[in-house]
Amino acid sequence: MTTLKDIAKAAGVSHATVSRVVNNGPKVGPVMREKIHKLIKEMGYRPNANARALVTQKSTTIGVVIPDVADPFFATLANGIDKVSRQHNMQLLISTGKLSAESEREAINLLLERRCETIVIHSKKIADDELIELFKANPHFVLIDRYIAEIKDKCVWLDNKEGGKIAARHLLSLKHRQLACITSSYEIEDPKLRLTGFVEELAKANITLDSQRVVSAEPTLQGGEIATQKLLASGQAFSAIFVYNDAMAIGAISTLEDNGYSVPNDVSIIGFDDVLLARYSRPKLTTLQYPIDLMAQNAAQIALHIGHEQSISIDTLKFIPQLIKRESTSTYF
Amino acid sequence: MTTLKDIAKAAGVSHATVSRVVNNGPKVGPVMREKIHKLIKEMGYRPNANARALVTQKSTTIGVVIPDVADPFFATLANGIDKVSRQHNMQLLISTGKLSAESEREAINLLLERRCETIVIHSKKIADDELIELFKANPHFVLIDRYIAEIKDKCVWLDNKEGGKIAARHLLSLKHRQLACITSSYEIEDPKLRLTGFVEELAKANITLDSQRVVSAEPTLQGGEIATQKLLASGQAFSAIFVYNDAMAIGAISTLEDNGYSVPNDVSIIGFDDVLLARYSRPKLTTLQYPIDLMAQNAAQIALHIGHEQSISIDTLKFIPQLIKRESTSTYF
DNA sequence: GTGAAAGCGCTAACAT
DNA sequence: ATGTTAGCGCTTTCAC
Repeated sequence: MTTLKDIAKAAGVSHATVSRVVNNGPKVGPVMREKIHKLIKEMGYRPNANARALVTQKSTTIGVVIPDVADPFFATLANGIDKVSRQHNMQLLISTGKLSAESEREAINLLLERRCETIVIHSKKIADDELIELFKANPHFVLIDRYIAEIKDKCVWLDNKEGGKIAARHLLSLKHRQLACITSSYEIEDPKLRLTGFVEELAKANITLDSQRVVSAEPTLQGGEIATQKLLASGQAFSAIFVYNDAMAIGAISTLEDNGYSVPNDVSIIGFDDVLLARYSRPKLTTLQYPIDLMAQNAAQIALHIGHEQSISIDTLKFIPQLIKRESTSTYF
Repeated sequence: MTTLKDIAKAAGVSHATVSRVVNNGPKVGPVMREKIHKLIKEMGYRPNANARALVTQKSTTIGVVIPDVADPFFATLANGIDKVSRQHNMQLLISTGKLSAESEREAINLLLERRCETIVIHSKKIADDELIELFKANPHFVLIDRYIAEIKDKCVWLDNKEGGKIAARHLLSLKHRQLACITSSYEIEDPKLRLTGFVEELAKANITLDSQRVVSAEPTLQGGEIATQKLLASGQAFSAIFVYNDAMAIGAISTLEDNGYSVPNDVSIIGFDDVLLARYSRPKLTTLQYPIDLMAQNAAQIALHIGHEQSISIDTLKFIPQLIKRESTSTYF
């Protein structure tokens, strides 16, 4: 690869001069500047980002830790970060940490070795304490989809509990009284919080959700099918189901219809996330919108600005899911 | 950040020795090795990947150029590359090149500046000639989803034309004779190739597809709806539609049913790609499988191995879409 | 088994 | 307006 020195030699100047024109620095004569530009083009010179990062002590890379690139939810998250990154001439370095503390740690470490000081982390498995320590040491870290009080000014999060409440209120307003819940079997906080919110709100209406009516499975389409089969097999009666996410909800609809139940005529279904799928499904899915794209953009902005002028108001860090009423829920008769 | 020198000072040795233990090099006494390991842990040392890349002249990064991270198709592509990358201890650097020659070029350049010699490129807009030149200069580049004869050993591609033929054969075998086609308005080769294959195969059965029966729109759900409306408005009769992709196909089904046509009873629909959506649409979508995950893994493998031992057989680089028969097509009566 | 020294490609302070 | 120099953090010969 062509280097600064090569260009310098060809131009008959020192490499410092070439560096100046590459960086649009001052103190270079217009003639020389022109000549060097020409040479750079001819010889196909590209600055070495590694060398640059080494000497300037800053990288033009923003790191992202997510469990999986293929999952539409995380893909959207990454895309949100990408959008604001390119505005700041930063590039995305994705490090996948498959839902285990060990691999999340590993993913962060790899990013740290790359010296990308700016990192947006989606971590569900690393313990609070460890994360707190990590964030104290790295001022440009931002945590997304998780709230830890001690570092709350670095957390961009969704109020899952409130989401559960909103779902409950919606179903109650449609006169449903026999409710069921399909939740995720993953050992993370989100399903618990959503369920808690749901149950609390039902309690206000004097409805208790007995444990027989709560089934769990993997948070996937297949998981939704399996969970629904379990629910059906249990013989419980229900007119509406609050489902952990859209993928499971669509699996649930599929199984329900295969068993002769019509959605929403016989059973109302409400999902969570509002992924693309929700709009494409038939019936179109009523769900709670998880504004992950917006949240990711927000997180990136905070990560890039922290330490700079702006002070961020905590209010902008907490997001509330919004009810998207479509076709999968209807009034109970 | 702690550096090699810091560790060296603390251990009372030269930084060369520390470097040796970090890299598991030979010629270090077991006592010293142990002591240094301890120090590394205590002081939280992480090697600087930039410095390393600079001196070794190789990066541990694999670059990916795709138009968009959020699109499920490209997310799956990226994920395929990620899978094999981590097996080789390489990390994903994603550079998004939004379907314009200029931004594709820019994306590649950014990767080049990072000195990631290994790059998998999805480019639809840069001209053949330019790509050929680029690939000659960079032996570790791999082109995905596009075939250029001059660099055919670097192309991992899908036979789109054959896909069109398979679709035609399927529809013909179901006795359909009045065919229509919904294609993409994007100025790339894929839609043309699919259409060409489709038309050629019909011609063998002495069926011509007049231009009135071919409508185009954006390759999205909404595009599918719009295209279908156009088709309906044209007053043409048809019993089956070959649709550019699954998203459009689902839009088409939606519009068809809204207009009182049942799928597949009145109209058969065949899509392309076999995205997750296809399995969960109602009716479940008959489609042509685009094995992008496999193709991406393949591409990554080739990119990482080229110049090494294995010589790749060209046969493994061409993929044929596979017919996935589901519920959206049926025999014409 | 360990150290000294050179150098990867670049930026930036200091000369001239 | 341009050159000289030092050094970022590391690997890697070559000496000892």
